Amino acid sequence: MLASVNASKNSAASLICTVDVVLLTLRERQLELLLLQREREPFAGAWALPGGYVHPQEDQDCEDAARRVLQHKLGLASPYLEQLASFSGPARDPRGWSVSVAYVALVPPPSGPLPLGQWRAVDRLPQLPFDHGRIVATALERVRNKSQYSSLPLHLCGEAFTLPELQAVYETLMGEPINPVSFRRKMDELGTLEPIPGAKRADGPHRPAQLFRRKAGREQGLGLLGRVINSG
Amino acid sequence: MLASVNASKNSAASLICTVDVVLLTLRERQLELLLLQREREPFAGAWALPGGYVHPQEDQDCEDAARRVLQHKLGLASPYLEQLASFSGPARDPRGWSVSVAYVALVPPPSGPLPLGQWRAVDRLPQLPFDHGRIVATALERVRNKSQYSSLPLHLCGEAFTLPELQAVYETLMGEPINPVSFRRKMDELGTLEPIPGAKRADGPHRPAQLFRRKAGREQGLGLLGRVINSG
DNA sequence: ACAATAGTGTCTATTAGACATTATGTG
DNA sequence: CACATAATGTCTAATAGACACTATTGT
Repeated sequence: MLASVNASKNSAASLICTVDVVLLTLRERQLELLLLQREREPFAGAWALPGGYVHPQEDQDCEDAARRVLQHKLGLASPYLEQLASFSGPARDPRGWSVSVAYVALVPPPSGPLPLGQWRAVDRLPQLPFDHGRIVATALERVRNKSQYSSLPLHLCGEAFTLPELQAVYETLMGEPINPVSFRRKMDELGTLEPIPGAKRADGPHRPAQLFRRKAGREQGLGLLGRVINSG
Repeated sequence: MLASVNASKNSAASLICTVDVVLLTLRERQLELLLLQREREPFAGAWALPGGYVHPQEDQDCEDAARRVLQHKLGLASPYLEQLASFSGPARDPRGWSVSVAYVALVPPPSGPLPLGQWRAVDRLPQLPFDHGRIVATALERVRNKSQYSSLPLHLCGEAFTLPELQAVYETLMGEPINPVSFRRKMDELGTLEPIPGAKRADGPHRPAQLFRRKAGREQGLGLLGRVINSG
């Protein structure tokens, strides 16, 4: 095509373009991320972020490539996915100068164990190949920061959840306890949640909690707060 | 090299990788961005964002490429620069499937007119080629949002500035008036500014304002606020 | 009935905005 | 000295946190 003609003379010809996904979930008050064992060189056998080459023939854009990776390698259909940042340079991949467009994906705690891959607590990760350590650090910073003023953590919950459960999610992400009265006020302010009529969840010998869900039409995207959620 | 061998069989061989920079400044309470007239096809002659191919031989990463573009095409040495996002797909560039890593750069209002390029008010832009319109929209959203809780707007001011001047910058970015008492409290809270002893600036028949500068060691990076700046 | 957590009402503390007052330059 | 804007003090309003109290389940 046209591309190679112009590109080659500008030294843009041989350059690797990949996507990497930091897939996060939250189980038992622990943030976990999914690692896959690499099948090929470089770093064959090492545990790394799910990722792969962009396929210009089939992908409409890099996000598409990230979704394809999640679908084909993990069977995940439509998780929450947002672009994180791009990482580039001559040394991050031993195959040569590369650009990786990194994404963050959030899923509710999987019921069964995934066929492939391994969930690892984010604060007990092995050494990661490439610059995946840096990508993960950037992702955690983003997710923790965005938890302060948005409904992002909702995407770590299933369809239905109680407010105490959701508060625990926020607390885990922010690393600090939240005042429950204030938390309820904030969730109300978000305007994203509605109680499921009649549905409650009990998890012990005490009053059961009201179940909530995202309001219709607010499943995607994020609700935003005018002010941050304060700890305390 | 190694790259092309592995890359080609994964259909990652012919893919265009560029950087684009949304270079912003603020003059007379107007946010302006720099457009360059394209010298080559595609869209030769059109006004577009400064940008260019990534040069794997010389660039250490995409940020480096963006700095090179600013330096070579505009003579800008070390403006504030942050990665915005990547834009990709088969149709955004007629040469073929492409990834552009976009950056936002902020500079104080240039004293002389730049030799090349044209400053345009961001709310009166021409139709832009490629997906530059979308990139600009994303950049403006980012800059406006970050102005609410960080010292980002400082990078649109020169070395020395008064608090009323800085407040005007914030107000232009946020599009709303700010309470001056509250603004001073916030700037104090940022901890990034210090008064320049004895230096004042008068711009009329009235009390002159104290000049401030960034504290030593805080020229780079951003100060962050615990809460947003409210309008009013 | 009791234990335990859900959920609410309300008081106090903190933070933000309004407004008055003082400060300090120019014409 | 009048005027205009800078800068600050202080009162009021809005928002957040603490804490007590009521609600509702399982055992």
